[in-house]
Amino acid sequence: MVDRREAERYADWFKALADATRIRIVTLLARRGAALSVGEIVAAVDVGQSTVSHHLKALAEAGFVLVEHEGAYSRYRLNEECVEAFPSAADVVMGRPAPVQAGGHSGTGRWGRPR
Amino acid sequence: MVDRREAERYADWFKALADATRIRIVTLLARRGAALSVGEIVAAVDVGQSTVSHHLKALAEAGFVLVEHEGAYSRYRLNEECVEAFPSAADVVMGRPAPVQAGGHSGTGRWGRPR
DNA sequence: CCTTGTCATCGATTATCGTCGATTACCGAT
DNA sequence: ATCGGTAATCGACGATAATCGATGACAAGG
Repeated sequence: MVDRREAERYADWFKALADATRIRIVTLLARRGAALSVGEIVAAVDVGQSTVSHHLKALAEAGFVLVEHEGAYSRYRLNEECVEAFPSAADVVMGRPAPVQAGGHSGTGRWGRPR
Repeated sequence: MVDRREAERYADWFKALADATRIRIVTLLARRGAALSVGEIVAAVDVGQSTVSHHLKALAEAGFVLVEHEGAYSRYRLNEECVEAFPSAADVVMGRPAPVQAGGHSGTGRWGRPR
């Protein structure tokens, strides 16, 4: 079995996606393949601006999205590292060996530092 | 982007694993590769029996584990269908096409009916 | 400087969730 | 029928989280 600390790391990642609005935000960013402003995201999901900002902060802390500030705008985009790493985490939880990624820097990094 | 209903389905699956104790239970069942009684699981995690029972119910409703009642015992085991299906769900959320499983019955089934 | 637009933060509300202890239900054996 | 072991349910408590509205912070233009 996985120890307590590692289990909490996985739980934090799944917790960040344990909400329909967050799932929609992540898939939106994934399918656009580009950085989107908060306003564009608000227009795509059916919750208020402050709520979207709250979710984006949580997703950023979990490492799923990256921010860049351009003038008055904040552009969020999917962290490409987690596109491979997150399904691999799902593999590990399901008892499957995490597949070694081809050219990747495997090992310590996970995909950016949570928290 | 994924629609509201589909996002809630994914969120339900991730929600079931958004807890360290649940992660530990699932990885325990995965690595043992066999059905375990509630007592054995309680002995492996550091929470009470009623809490474990509560978690097992949630995991069963999400489709991650299966139950079989043998006399006074209840044996829980990992639902093998979700070993492939869950990481595929992670792929979809990350914008990657879900890999077609080799000999599998792909299509409608998901992996057992949630709820 | 003032206004407009963009986003983050704050406070409050409401709902959900993890955990526990106690109780209940069920099985098997004495 | 009673008893000991196993597991599910119940009720309560505290913590966490999603959402909203309002406010605050900051940039760009007039």
